Amino acid sequence: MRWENLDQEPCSLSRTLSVVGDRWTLIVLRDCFLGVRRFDDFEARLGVTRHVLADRLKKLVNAGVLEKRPYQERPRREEYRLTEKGRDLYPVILSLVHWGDRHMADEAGPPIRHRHRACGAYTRGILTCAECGEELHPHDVEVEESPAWTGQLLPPKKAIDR
Amino acid sequence: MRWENLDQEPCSLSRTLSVVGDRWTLIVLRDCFLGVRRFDDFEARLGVTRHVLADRLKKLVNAGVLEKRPYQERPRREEYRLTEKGRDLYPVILSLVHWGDRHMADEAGPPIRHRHRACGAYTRGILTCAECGEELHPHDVEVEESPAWTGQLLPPKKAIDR
DNA sequence: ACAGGTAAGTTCCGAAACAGAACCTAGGGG
DNA sequence: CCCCTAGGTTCTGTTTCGGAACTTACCTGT
Repeated sequence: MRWENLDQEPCSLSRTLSVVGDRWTLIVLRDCFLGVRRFDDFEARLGVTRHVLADRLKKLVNAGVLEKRPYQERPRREEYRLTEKGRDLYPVILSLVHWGDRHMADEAGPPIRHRHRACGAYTRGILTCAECGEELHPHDVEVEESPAWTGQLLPPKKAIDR
Repeated sequence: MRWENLDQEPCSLSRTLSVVGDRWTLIVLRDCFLGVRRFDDFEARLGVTRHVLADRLKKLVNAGVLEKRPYQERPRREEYRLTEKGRDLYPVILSLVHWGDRHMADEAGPPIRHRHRACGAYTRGILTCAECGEELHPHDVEVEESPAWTGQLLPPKKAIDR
């Protein structure tokens, strides 16, 4: 399979990665959540080449994750802002950050702390069940085909049974 | 900057992506959480070339996310299993899946449902504050440099202020 | 009028990564 | 002896990436 067909797969994870699974894309989005909006600011902070940055921004705009908005005319300049679809990626970003905090930090510890305004505490995000509020762990969650897709998905059962 | 130096960056997200930010790596991990353990099963389900699959599995083992375990001798065969470090990526996977369910599904809806054994409901994971239990949104979270890193991080302030 | 600066890209080239297919290794089964 | 299985490695051509220079369309100062 080629990477460019990933958005056709019957798998929400593959489809998500067809948008944000490229090299640099999630790092661009990290900076969006930090308030960066302009081309040259992205470039200065990211260390990515202008070529790749232009490509990633264009793809994110086409995917509806960012939108381009003029902030001045003559000369026309535009900035990039998260759409609601983009802001919905926040749990993804925060989960990735938290894993890095826990498993990839060096002696100095994680570089960034997150304070939750509502309760005032330094916090981390945890994944909880939208129905009962308990924390979700892999073995508490049973995966099943949704009825509309029955029989069209590749079952991993052979692998699980043995 | 080159992609290979990403694990040195003072940013937990970059460091996480140095492990799982490659093309295909998160899709390999999706299958790990579905119970797939063997080389040929990954290949059949993923549609990735054997070359790339071998490379990703090796990198994940080196990163401590998967471990290789013999399941028979003569001929020796080994399977890949998630370590605890790997299982800690569950929130990342589930957040990506949920975003795809919401924003990338077609008319048939999302292909997979998740049932939470503890409460019996079909559920989704939401990101909540580990301290107060409220759902976390981008604007409720204030980012600050941790004391050990003060002054060593690139501030996005110029971008935020204007 | 002209030099230099700014913001947001685009173009060009060599290096690295990827896709597809064939090949290899160490055994087992008929 | 031939074919099969599991888990890879090698080979070849196409894409994508990294680094640097160039472009466009204005603005500012002299």
